[in-house]
Amino acid sequence: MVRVRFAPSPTGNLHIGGGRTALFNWLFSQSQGGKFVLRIEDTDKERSKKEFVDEILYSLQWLGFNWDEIYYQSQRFDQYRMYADKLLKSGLAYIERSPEGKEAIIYKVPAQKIQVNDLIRGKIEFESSLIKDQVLIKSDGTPTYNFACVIDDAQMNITHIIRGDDHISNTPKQILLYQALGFDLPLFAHLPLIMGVDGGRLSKRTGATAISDYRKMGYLSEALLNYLLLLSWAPGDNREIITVNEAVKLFDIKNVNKTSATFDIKKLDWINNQYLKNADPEKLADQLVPLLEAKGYINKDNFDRKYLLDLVKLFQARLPRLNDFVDWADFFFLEELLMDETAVKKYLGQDLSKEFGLFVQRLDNLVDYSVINIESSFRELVVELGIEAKKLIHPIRVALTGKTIGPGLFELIYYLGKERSKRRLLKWVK
RNA sequence: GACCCCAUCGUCUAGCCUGGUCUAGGACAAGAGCUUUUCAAGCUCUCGACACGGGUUCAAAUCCCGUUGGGGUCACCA
Repeated sequence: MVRVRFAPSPTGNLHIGGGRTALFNWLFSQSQGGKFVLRIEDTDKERSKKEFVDEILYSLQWLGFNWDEIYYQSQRFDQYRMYADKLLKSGLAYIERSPEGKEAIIYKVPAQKIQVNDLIRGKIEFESSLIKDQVLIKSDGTPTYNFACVIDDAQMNITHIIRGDDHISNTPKQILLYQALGFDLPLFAHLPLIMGVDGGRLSKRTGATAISDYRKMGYLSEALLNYLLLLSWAPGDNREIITVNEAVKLFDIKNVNKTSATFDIKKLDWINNQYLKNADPEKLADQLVPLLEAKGYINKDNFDRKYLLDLVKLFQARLPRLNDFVDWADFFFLEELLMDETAVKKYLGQDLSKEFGLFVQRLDNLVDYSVINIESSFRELVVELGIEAKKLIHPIRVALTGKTIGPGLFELIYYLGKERSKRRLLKWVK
């Protein structure tokens, strides 16, 4: 039975790298019909925070990873102590007293060659004489990372340890402990790291790092997962859009790349748009409601949901991030438009009183106010005036929305409604 | 610095294991154009890479060695 674990430390939010590690662990466990164990590594009492635990759990759920078991290292201190004593008794560890009289338990590292057979990288060799003696239990009584990690992985019967590249150098230290304690060795797989655009580690300097930041920016979890998937693995048939569930069927850990990848938000935007255009408008509307309410655009207890759904459908194919809807569609909610000044200068600098006036008249005369009728009445007007359609379309768009870009004009006029459209156009009629 | 990992377009990658089908394929980005209406959507096209040097071989992006470059780790942090 395959058992993997994801072991975050609650000293911060779940970040992109952590989410990616969780993804590959989850993917592997699903593809093998195994179990996905979550272990909270909260041995550092100073830095570990309950709020981070909550945040991590929430983000994992948002990504869609459900764990089969969950453990907290802070509740297992007796285990670490017990095994440390065992090593002490067998003479493989010794006690070191600090000047203040506090005792730490140290593992005496034997000189030997250590070989790791990494599932992704192949053989990696280390010389343990280069590793200094390892602290097992710190003088404050808490276990060190490598020690707690080994005991937990062994006791929780973890079969495959899938983690970031940055742990490669911990691996020989841990293997030594497995041997000292007589535990069976798990299999290791080290994932390449995700880098920031500056080539270094992904940091806040080079962009958002927390999974929750991406959620708040309006990325769909499916899109983020799809992107993360592509960062070190490929389905192999030039496919870019693939859900995690489809990936489960094709996934083989041997095909994971060895090279570190740069996080490119432009591609994430593109993938997000791909998902957005096929997303259920109902779900998008649900996510939009709190954002629109925060802007004061709607009252969540009293708004026209059917209308919002229409607007979502109008925009969803062109949004890179769901949250862009709030700004891009603001003119549907604002009475006082936010005008793009350069657009006003460019398209409304001339007097269009006659043209706008005539169009308002035509809109007014429409008995059936439909997209088709709006368009044909506009086309007729343009022919009558003997001008190019676009000479009038752009100014009208700016007058109605304050912007030069957006959905098709006639749909805009339809969804804006006759009265609002007339009012906005009349503002420019002298 | 020591140890370890890595090396295909600007970015993500396919190909590498099992050398020839690779004048290296796709996607994002960028640039150009099309779309009797914008673009941030759609369509078309263009630009653009096997880090370098040695080997092995009839043949190397693919195998081996070295160099260079990048990254990671060297805590009583995880």
